[in-house]
Amino acid sequence: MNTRAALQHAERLCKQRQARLTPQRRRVLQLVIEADKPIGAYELLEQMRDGERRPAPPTVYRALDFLLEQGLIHRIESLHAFIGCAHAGTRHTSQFLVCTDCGQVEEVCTADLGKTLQQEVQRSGFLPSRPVIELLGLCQDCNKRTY
Amino acid sequence: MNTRAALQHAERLCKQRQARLTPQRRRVLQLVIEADKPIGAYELLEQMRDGERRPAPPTVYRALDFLLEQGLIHRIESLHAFIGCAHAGTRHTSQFLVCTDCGQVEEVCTADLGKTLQQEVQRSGFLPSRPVIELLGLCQDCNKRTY
DNA sequence: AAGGTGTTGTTACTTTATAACACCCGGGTC
DNA sequence: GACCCGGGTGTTATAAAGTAACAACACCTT
Ligand SMILES: [Zn+2]
Ligand SMILES: [Zn+2]
Ligand SMILES: [Zn+2]
Ligand SMILES: [Zn+2]
Repeated sequence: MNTRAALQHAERLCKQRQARLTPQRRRVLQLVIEADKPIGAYELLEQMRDGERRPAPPTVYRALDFLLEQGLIHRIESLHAFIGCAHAGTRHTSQFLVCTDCGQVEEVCTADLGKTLQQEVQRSGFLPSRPVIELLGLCQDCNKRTY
Repeated sequence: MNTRAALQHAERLCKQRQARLTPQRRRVLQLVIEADKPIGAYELLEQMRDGERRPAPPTVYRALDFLLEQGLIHRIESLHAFIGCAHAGTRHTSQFLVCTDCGQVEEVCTADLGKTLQQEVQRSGFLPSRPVIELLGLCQDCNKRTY
């Protein structure tokens, strides 16, 4: 999905939910999507720089909080960075394949994995709310390049 | 496993591997184990305080790096904290059930989950090195208490 | 107009983590 | 012993990531 389509999709979703995708929030979303890989909050701030002036951290963190709540982006815990959601608007539990070499991250949804987790969780009485599943390693390209 | 046994186990392992579990590293390991829940680097530093003097951050981070390398502790990414490994010395891929209410964390090893991940990974050509699997939610006790 | 709610701007600060350099100690080598 | 070398430690300073608190504003409702 290209940037334009993703943004339009986001706008539709927010309209449906009566959530306000303000210009500022939209801009942050656009930057995250265009980065096409995990991008940190301070990197976003740099890209939002206007001449001498750079917005203060809360500006971007508030936008990111909104986008996270709306499920338009994900946070990659092991990288302290954010990435556009590949399935915005759908209920999904995703896993992230994080390449430690090139930095690329792929969002995958393995149904079986969700089921297995549910089973484990039911057995132990744990009630999950937010799963964090990240696999650090080498993507196919970087793996090939190693030979 | 109690603290004393865990420390003895750690010493045996390091001896086998010719890794140096120095007094300082041992002390940090002891503090992590005794905490019995995730503990942050700066919290450890406070506990290492000797009168007025508190060690500088690199002191504890270096010890933590060693303990991580030796597989004696785990890092909980979503908490920026560290916890003793419940299966030190064994090859294992573990998942962490993180209670967002009481802060307790349980380390579980679900074999099926490891298999499912391997399958997914093989399909996509991704070569995993470090899995980060954390389930945030409510532990059994806190869940019951909610009613 | 008055009040309420939500968004933004701004300052200051906290928490988490690392770079860089000096020092020391132990083991081998000459 | 003198020398070197490597790993571990102490120390200072700094980077990177995230938040509290308050003021200003915009928009909507009454
Ligand atoms: Zn997603
Ligand atoms: Zn790669
Ligand atoms: Zn473990
Ligand atoms: Zn709990």
